[in-house]
Amino acid sequence: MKTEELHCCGDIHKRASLDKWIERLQSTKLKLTTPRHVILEFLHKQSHPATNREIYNGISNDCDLASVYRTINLFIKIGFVHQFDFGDGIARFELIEPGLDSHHHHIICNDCSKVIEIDHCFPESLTKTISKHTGFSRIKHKLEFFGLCPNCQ
Amino acid sequence: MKTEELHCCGDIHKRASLDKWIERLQSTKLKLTTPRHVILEFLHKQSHPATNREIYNGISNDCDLASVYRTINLFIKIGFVHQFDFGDGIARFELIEPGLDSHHHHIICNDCSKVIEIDHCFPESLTKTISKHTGFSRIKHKLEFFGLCPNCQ
DNA sequence: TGGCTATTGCAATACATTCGCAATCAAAAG
DNA sequence: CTTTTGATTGCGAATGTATTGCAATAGCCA
Ligand SMILES: [Mn+2]
Ligand SMILES: [Mn+2]
Ligand SMILES: [Zn+2]
Ligand SMILES: [Zn+2]
Repeated sequence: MKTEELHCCGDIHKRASLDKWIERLQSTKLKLTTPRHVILEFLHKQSHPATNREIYNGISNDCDLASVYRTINLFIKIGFVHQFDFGDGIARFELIEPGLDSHHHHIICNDCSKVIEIDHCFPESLTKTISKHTGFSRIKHKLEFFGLCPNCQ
Repeated sequence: MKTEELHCCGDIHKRASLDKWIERLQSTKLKLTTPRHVILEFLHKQSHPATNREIYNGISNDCDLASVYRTINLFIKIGFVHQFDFGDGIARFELIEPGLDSHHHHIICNDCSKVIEIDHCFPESLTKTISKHTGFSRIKHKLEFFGLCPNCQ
């Protein structure tokens, strides 16, 4: 019996190996430091977005909390990490494979905070309609779902 | 020439009169205090979500900032106000007419922060699909759009 | 290996939001 | 109208997340 049996969208988080991510980091001008290495390693293991404090707790002694914040902000800037907002005022972060196919959303249980990845997305056609109606271009969206998970209903 | 010419979704914010809102407040056990009155009045005038500080600045001298926070939280609890998140870590609030027809979203310009109301919503059928796939019930969504407004492209 | 510079640790800071508590006031009772 | 009373307020302090200044440190390259 696999521990993955509860996963619902296994393909979403298909990721390159950790080594691949480290290569990617080294292919920039940025230094491969211990904080960057351990944070990359930590994020690579996660299956859901993690807060800066969760990251810090998961790697403790290897890096200061302020450096977790700085490193995550850096990873966002170079496109390694996406930020998600689950409505509690605490930012959450996920390592995201380059390319649009890994864009996805989440559903969060209002009771127990269980998170499941969702591969359904806001329809492209509706986005085009919104673009026509508003005149906005380069439209992106932030979308998360909330409800009661099977265990909490 | 009307000043409303730039509005794109005029129907979304059709609202009861301020007096109606005050009646609604009085029909609860809650006291009609000056802070509650002026905040209701301020929110009633707005066409976009406002931050607690914007509310405070818009009514200054009539109410303490802490009481703005408390009043807004109260209004959320009794269903008068909805909270929106534009991704900058500052909560925004809008007076929302009871009933599902006033549920809506926004598009925010990444450059100048211009906000336009959007009446398109995440499709109900897809929500049902997500419910089947995940087992979650009572699913709600948070959805906001971001892009470049006509003036900023 | 040594030097240059990016990066880090640490503490201080910024900022949104909440809380404790005494003073106040809206609403009900007399 | 006056009194009573508990909800509500103002004020300051506290909380929690996130950022920043700066001296010390440590990758990376010559
Ligand atoms: Mn995810
Ligand atoms: Mn709105
Ligand atoms: Zn999407
Ligand atoms: Zn919607």
